[in-house]
Amino acid sequence: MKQIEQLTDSVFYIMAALTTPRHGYAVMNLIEETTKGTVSIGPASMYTIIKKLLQQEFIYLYDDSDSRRKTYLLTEKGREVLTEDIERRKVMIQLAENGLKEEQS
Amino acid sequence: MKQIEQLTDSVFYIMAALTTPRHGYAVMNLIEETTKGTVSIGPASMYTIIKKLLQQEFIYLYDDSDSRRKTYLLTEKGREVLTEDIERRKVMIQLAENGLKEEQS
DNA sequence: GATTAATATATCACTTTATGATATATTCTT
DNA sequence: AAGAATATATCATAAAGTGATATATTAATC
Repeated sequence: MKQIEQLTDSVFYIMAALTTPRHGYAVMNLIEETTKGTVSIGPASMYTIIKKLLQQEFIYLYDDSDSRRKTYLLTEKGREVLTEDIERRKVMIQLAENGLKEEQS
Repeated sequence: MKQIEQLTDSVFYIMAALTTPRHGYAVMNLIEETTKGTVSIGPASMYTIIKKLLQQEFIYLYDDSDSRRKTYLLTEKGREVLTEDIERRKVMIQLAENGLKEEQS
């Protein structure tokens, strides 16, 4: 799959969490909670993805005054990309639901 | 990301297309069309994923009487997995939209 | 105030997933 | 029968994701 900014599920979850300033560990916990444990992103994935999102400027270092926590937040660009990806995902769901409901004789 | 049957975007698109009997090439074209070219899955991804979906029994070989086309269709199990993944995806979108709309002061 | 548990970030080595390029065969068109 | 379109397939590589582990800081408990 290619073209345009296509977010993977993991990246999408993390960006959705970073609509509010949060540090990595909190994001991990939040995802675990909000999905009732069905989705869990471990530290390796978490910090790998954060690093990449910083490079892409989809998030920025919001606060690192605390010696151990680094909080991040979506940039405006990040918000736009996330918004676009929501639309793409709505279309995907629509396609799948239409397919499923057409009873095959 | 782990646990339960989590479909990747590419797999989701392909399974959504196979709610109707179709052959690989047709699936590729359908995805390209329905997403207006924003998403395209090439042959390497297509046939790699089809092979895996067969192994997992999410799809089955529906018809291969035509010497060049092999049509596939979701199994009941495949329909269930797709249905569950739709729900997961709806929740993801909800999370992201809630996050975005809470205006941060 | 030392020890343990919890919080938090980070990386390494490996696996899984995705894909560009390419090959091959069949059918359709002219 | 030559060329274009259709269709499937694989190889070698790249990209993405992750289990295990390491390390440091702070909080809790004794």
